[in-house]
Amino acid sequence: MRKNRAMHRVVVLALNDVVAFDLGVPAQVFGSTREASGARLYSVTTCTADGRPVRTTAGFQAVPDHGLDAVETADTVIVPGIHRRRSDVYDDVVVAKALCAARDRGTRVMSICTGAFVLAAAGLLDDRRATTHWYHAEALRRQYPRVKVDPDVLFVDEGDVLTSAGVSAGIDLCLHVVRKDHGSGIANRAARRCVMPAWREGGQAQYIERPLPRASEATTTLTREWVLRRLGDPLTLRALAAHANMSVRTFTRRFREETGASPAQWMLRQRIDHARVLLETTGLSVDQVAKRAGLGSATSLRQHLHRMIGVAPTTYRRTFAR
DNA sequence: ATCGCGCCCCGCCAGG
DNA sequence: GGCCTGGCGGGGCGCG
Repeated sequence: MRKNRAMHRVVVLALNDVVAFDLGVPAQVFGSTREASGARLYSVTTCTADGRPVRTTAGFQAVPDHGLDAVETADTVIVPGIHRRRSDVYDDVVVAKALCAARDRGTRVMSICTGAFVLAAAGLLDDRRATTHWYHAEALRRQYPRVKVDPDVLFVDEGDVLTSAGVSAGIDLCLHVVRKDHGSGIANRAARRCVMPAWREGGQAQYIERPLPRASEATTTLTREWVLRRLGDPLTLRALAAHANMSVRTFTRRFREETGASPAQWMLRQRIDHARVLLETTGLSVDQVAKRAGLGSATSLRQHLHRMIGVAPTTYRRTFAR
């Protein structure tokens, strides 16, 4: 993977009428990503197509340090969202060429929100799965029929090309990338610095998981916190419902409404993440890790890890151990 | 590798 | 009549 080479160079390509929020996201997330020693793992540079300032959707202008030449030396290029009606350059040929050349060099190409239109215009999404802001999903499908648009997820990882849904889903995608590059421990710490939940699952429906909990009591939040403190214990759905003072049926329903996942799915996900951190940061045997994470046996851990990230526990440990 | 068992998920519906 | 609840049951999945 991308570990232990020179600092990974992230370049944000801001086109005219860039979404101001998206523009700041990569710098915030990748800039918050540190090694245990405190050393930065990514550098983040912002550039524009011609090196000159661009308008943002917030009304102010963004003054870049570079032009398209910055893309040539990038390890990762990120295209933030643009205001589709106003922006005149989202299908600019020069930009498209630069992005394609980058991809062909092995540079990771990502988009946030309507930045997907820029990638699509460059042909980078042809015959690939991709997502964008739910409001623009239909337009993307219509305008670029070869793109397999999935409007119901927070982000799509196609390996060298990654797209994310609207605005805040860009944070989820950036964290996902950090997790892939450096493991869960570092990604979780970066999330914490950003005061973000460590993850919302990429496959999660865009309209679910509102950041604001509803009328404080009738919620599953407290139970989720309770579960996180005892992941190593065997926990049944019945027990969770009891803790929340709800019937199993109502609890299941609420849980899905509030998290987008079923209780067991969510808990499995938490357990895998805990196991990943244990693999990264301790010398515990695979079986001990499985036990502590509540996954039962090494076999079970092996299976899940393989299904979710495609590697065996010891391989994972070798990749990320510090 | 297969199978059986138990737990889970969720549509359905009756009842409040 | 709309809304929420919670029990039921079939189909599904993970685990041993």
